[in-house]
Amino acid sequence: MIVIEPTWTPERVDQLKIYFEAGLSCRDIAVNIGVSRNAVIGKLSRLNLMRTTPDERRARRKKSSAHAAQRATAKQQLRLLQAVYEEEPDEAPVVSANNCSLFELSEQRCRWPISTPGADDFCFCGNPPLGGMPYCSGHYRLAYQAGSRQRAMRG
DNA sequence: CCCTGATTCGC
DNA sequence: GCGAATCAGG
Repeated sequence: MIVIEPTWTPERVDQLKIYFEAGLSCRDIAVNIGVSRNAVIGKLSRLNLMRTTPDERRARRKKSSAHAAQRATAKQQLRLLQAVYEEEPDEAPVVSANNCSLFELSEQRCRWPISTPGADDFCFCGNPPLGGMPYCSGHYRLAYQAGSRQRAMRG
């Protein structure tokens, strides 16, 4: 009984190539073979079987991470907010007691508009934003992607 | 917010 | 060589 799995066996590599040539995504290949997606990608990359041309992948990181001076990109801020939101058990504080007017807005005020512009009670959220974002954690996902994902999951 | 692809890096 | 971590783009 072969209890051990010596990582990439010739059989697995064969299936890897078959699925790859079949046009399956790396995730599909990974689940079919029974390994992680990165394992498939890593193997493909190692075997020089990438679908993309070297010219395309050049667009990725060209410099090594020696600098490590990762500038605060929107992507990282997004991840930060995702992590923060993961630890947020309660509902988003969409309502706040410290609403402010247009003139009271600052870098430390969530710029989410309350009510409709022009209304007598029009004001802004005023909650403390996160990660240098103009919105607070609650209004962030409302402004960015308020559950706008209806992707048809394939089994 | 979730998914996929591609690179980097420690083991 | 392997693959998790990570980054970049959609």
